[in-house]
Amino acid sequence: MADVAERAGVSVSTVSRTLRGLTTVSPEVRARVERAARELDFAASRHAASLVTGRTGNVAVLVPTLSSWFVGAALSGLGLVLRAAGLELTVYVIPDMAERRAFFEHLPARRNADALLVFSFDLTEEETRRLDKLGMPVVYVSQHVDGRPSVYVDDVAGALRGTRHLLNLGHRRIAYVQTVGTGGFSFSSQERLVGYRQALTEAGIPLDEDLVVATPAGDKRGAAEAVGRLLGLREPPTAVFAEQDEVAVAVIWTLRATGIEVPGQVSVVGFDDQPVAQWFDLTTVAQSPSRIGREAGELALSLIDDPGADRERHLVLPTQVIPRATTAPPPAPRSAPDPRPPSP
Amino acid sequence: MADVAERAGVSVSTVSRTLRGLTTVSPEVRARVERAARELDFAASRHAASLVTGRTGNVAVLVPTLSSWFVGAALSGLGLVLRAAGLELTVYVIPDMAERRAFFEHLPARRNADALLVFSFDLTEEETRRLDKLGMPVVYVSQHVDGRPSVYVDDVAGALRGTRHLLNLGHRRIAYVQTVGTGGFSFSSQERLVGYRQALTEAGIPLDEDLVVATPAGDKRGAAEAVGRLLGLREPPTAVFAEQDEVAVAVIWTLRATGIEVPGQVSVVGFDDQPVAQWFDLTTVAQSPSRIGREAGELALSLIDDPGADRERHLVLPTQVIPRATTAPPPAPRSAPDPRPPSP
DNA sequence: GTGAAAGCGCTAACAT
DNA sequence: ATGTTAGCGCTTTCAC
Repeated sequence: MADVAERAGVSVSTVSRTLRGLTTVSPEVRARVERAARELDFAASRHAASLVTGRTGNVAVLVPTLSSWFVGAALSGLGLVLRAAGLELTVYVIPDMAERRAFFEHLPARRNADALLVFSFDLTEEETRRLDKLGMPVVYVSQHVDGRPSVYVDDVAGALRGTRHLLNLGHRRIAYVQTVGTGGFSFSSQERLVGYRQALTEAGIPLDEDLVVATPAGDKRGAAEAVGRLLGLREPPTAVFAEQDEVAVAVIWTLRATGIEVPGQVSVVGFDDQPVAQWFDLTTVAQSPSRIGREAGELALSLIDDPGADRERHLVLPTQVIPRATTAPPPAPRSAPDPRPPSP
Repeated sequence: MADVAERAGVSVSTVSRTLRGLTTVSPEVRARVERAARELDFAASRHAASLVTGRTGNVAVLVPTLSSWFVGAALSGLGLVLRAAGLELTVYVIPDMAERRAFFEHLPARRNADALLVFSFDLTEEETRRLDKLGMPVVYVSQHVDGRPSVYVDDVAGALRGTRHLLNLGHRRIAYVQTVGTGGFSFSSQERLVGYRQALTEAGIPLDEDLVVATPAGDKRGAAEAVGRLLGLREPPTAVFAEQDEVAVAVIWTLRATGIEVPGQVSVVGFDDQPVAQWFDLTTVAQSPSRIGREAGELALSLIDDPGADRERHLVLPTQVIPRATTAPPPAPRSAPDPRPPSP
């Protein structure tokens, strides 16, 4: 910066003021400085600036993975907002418990970001308290944490309405396929199960725990076992609500491989509206992770500007049922329990 | 840090030395300092440190998107390596031309990272030269740039062997479906086309430009049009080599929706081995983006330590043909051209 | 509107 | 083995 100052024949203060766009610089001097900066190919060091301003110009995010449709889209949306505000994005990927412990032990983001966004983790009380002491705004994304700013989709309402769609078609035996061990997304998982149960209850259908099965996400083998358990019931389901599109697709694949028609014999509803849902013409409950990312970004920005405001703000985003080609009325007025009814 | 020093009854230098794990600290003092630091919940500011060391402790990556299997997996792999080395990851997402221009105009990474990894962009000469002047190691990922360190998969060989697999099954009319406008991945696209042509040439099959069609990635509508063009040929293909799994899946979907059996009447090969390839039992050419990310990270680290070394190192990673259920010998000794042969 | 000078929180000589 | 001191490159008073 001293070089630029010398070349422009002004002081470093003036260069600083000019480059930050402050108004108190005469047009003539401004032009000289800008030319000098361009000629010297100069860019100010954020680090030196942050040392004195206390701002880092950086937002940190904590994510369980980057190989996920949800996280990818959410971070893209977030990136958009941050870039517009001149902030950069530091990503901490915490794939396992060891890394997670290390992160909360050292809190490497501590003085190196202006805000932290925590994605999809089911945090312990202690971890949350640790983040409270971080000295920067923390926004919880895709989860709700009492008394802290959170942004998430209304999973309960989404699952409720997705299940209602099946009920409205006439289904009475509706299974729920949930995922396990997906490293950090258990929060939405539980909420969606709640919505599913709520829909059945309001329709006066007793809950049958045999209809709730689990599978590892995106695993064809696991999905096959889960579907197998459902098909082996005395009264198998005529519809399946899957916690995510990936699971829905695996279920459909398994059913069709067995010669069971979707939606002819079994209807399937997913959750997410990932690209794969389009390929399969999957009826699903759509959410917009990119919007979540944007909203979380805006919230973080406002918290950076005014740490007092909105401390407890919870932003609940809507979902939308998208009817496509994997749902239809159940095959026939149910007769005797028979897992393989005669084809039409 | 001064607080910690006071509390431990030592100088700031000693605190600094202790916290950085230097050896020249007596065990007794070290213990005192560490306790004080823990009690005060102290973490050193990277920014202040970087100001004097010249190192930022930060690696920047430039990616066209985060909503992509390839990028997500590659960054996960990269993150692993960086974390192990105590470095952080700053992500610049450049989704469009305006953002791209802005990035190269200001080069915000300039003094704020120790190295830059550029993913999958088809850079202009000028952009490359601009990066040369960045004053930090730049590693090109998923593309080759002459005279600069690059890490990429052998797309040509992959497509060559994938196409050979079809040839070996007896196919002679093999189409190539490429993607367009996917914002930055055109590099691999071109290379794979080269491999496809090479395979046909070495098998003595003349190239037929009618068999090379394009579609927007992951778009069912576009894929339908591309497939339509192929089915409308006087002599339609018996096999399709798709540039990516997503396209392969869209092609399969379209074919099956039309009543054309895969692989009974048309074989399909993809490229990537994404999760979706498993759901569809898709024969594909596998690559490992997570390995690419790791290798690129290692290369960047070595370049940071010794900017002179390996300046021109090109790391070419292998691919692997994975035969699954979407390839089979062509239907029959070809008779009269008929897009819809009678079903068996 | 512009310049001079005092730090921000660290690390790296240099002393001791 | 530990302390002292001089900056790193900026921003921000405070003068003018």
